[in-house]
Amino acid sequence: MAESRKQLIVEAACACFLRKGYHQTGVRDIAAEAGISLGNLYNHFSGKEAVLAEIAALEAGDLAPFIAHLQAEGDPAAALTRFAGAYLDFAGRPENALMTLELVAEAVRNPAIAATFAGNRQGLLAALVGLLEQGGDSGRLRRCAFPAETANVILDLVEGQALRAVLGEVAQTAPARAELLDFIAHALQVA
Amino acid sequence: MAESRKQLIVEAACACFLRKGYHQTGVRDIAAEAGISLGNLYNHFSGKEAVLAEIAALEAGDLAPFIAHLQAEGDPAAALTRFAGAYLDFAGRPENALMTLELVAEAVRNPAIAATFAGNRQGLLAALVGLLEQGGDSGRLRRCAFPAETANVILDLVEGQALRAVLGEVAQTAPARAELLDFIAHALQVA
Amino acid sequence: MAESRKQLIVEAACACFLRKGYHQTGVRDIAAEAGISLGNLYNHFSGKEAVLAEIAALEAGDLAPFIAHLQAEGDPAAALTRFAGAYLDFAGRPENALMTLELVAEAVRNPAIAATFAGNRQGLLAALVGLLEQGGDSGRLRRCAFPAETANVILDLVEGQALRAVLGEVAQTAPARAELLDFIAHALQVA
Amino acid sequence: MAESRKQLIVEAACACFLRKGYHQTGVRDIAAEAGISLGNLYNHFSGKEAVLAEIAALEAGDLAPFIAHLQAEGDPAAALTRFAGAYLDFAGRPENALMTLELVAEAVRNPAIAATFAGNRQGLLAALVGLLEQGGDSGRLRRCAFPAETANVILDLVEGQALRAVLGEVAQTAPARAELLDFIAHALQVA
DNA sequence: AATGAATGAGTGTTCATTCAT
DNA sequence: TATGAATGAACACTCATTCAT
Repeated sequence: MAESRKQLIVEAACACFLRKGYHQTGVRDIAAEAGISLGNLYNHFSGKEAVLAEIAALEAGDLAPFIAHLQAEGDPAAALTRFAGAYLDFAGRPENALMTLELVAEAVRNPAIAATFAGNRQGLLAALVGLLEQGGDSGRLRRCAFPAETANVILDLVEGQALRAVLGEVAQTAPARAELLDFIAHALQVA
Repeated sequence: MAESRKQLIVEAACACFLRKGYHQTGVRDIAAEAGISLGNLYNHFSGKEAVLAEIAALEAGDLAPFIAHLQAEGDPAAALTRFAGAYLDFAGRPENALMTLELVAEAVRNPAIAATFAGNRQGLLAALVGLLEQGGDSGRLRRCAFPAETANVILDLVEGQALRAVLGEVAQTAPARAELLDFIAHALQVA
Repeated sequence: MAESRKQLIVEAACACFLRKGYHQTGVRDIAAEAGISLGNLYNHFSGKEAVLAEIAALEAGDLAPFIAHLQAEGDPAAALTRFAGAYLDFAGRPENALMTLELVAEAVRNPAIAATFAGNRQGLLAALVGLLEQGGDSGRLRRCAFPAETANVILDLVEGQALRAVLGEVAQTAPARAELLDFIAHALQVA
Repeated sequence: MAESRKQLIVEAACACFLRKGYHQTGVRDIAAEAGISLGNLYNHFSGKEAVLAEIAALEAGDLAPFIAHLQAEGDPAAALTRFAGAYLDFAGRPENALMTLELVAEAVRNPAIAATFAGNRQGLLAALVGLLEQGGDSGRLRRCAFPAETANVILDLVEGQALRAVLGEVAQTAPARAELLDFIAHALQVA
């Protein structure tokens, strides 16, 4: 019940933030979108910022499947390509790409958001590092000197293309997607 | 003279935007930082958004040296690595990384900013594509199916790490930098 | 039971009003201080104003002992000095001085509070007038032309110094107290 | 010019504070009363509190004549009575009595107001102490052990009656006034 | 080119109170 | 009696922009 109320507000806020941006969205916009009164919003959240923080926190749940994916058995190289493709699909959905951008921009000056955001990414990163190391150990992937940084680089690649796709800088998605996966594969393949 | 006034305002605005963010900065803040009166700012810019647009436009100038760099003669593989390193240095400076983030976030809902921003990147991209094709032709770099996308991917990589460095997600910069350049080198080296 | 609930709320309200002032105190503050729910407060009082009215009404009880004191037998001059001292002790307690100030300020625009407040004072005043007249009749005190006004003046004196003591405008209390009692004694002594 | 704008706002604020009380007055009320826009008020004052602070500061000017009065030559006893009467006339004007009450109530929790208020009173107090000491030296007034406290007591008396007159607790003003002056005279006359 | 007073819509937030449970 | 979600008007204050000087 109470949970559903918060969820309702969070979903309304997401819609608003995506449509107008965090700073351009008023608390009134969120309340109206949620169909509740302005004052009532404050019975569920301490303020506008708390709503954004909740959104950031909820991202962790969305990332969990990918982490599970990365930890599954199988050929590391194939797993890496599969992950990159799946994560690209996820991150490339406009609502995800734009909300991530909104959160990163806010994280710059909001330590709470930054911490939540970093925490979310950390889980994904750790799983990816695990895969890279396993791949290096088994000789199926090039051994990286700094797997942690390589993992970050892979996420950057995927998220970067995802964002560009949404911003309209990438015309045809299919070739771009193929090129990206190819790039990663070549970068990590054994010589 | 008039130009120097505009420049003064632009610099003040940059300082404000970096310190507080675009939306959190008031026109009053910019005028105060520039040491001019509020009303006078409107004699030089049509409004707050025009100041940001000018900042976006001025970025083109900063990118020109890198374009020249990319077009210079020499071994494409070495040129690519050199470019990546130099561009990482540039993009990794806090003022550049944060301003780029600010501009990207604004570009999402501001077509004028988006167009300027895309134009700036296009120059860099074209030069990078030229290098990739030249490398492919000469057999010094792996031939990519879609060089345009590969070029984008390289810029994403560099800019992504640059941003992470500023956000504090990258502890030691030197190994991260090495890993990044290595990643690019492996991704594009001939098999 | 019900009475104790009201009392609990009144005490919580007093604490809040003294700490933050009447207008700066929210009904939520009172409920929280009382440890009850917001809605439940309205089962016991019709609103915030009614709580203040109750506080004003309860002041009458605090004043009763002084009235009794004034009506006791004995030398009027000594009784007057004794009363002034005792009343100064009472009125000088921070909670009393500040609550009186809060009530007076509110009484200006709230007839109900004004009436209650005046009623409380009236009892004290009448007793004091009785003492002055008795003192005048017996020749132990100077006969005043308008004992009612003189009584008011005496109360003003005591309450004024009490308030000043709380506001920190009176450094040492003991000499101030002596001076005040002396002042009253001289003003009313037979020539 | 600018001064007249501030003055206009101060006068509007006075009218509002007297009519509705400080906390019940909104900044919009003040702006409307002054006939200016809401935002413009903030070009002249940093906020609502600053307006009240200015009002408190301006009180000093109103008190100056009384200080001059007290420092004039002549019989101390007569001067004292004359001062008390004149100050009673001043303090008894509704706008003065009510604004003083408003300021005292606010001073309890606002150190800035408290300091200004105390400063204003200090000037009056010092002059009054001077008169009492001069009266004591010349044998025209009873010598007080603590003239500073006696001076406070006299001001309390006058201000107390002034406030009561405004609150309607004093029916006929003339006898009350006479009684008050008589009270002071007796309290300080030589035995 | 320069000033800063002027505007009023807009901001996030708190308010006293009601009401279904 | 008790709860706390719900309401929307009210709050002090900031905003980008205009304009007379």
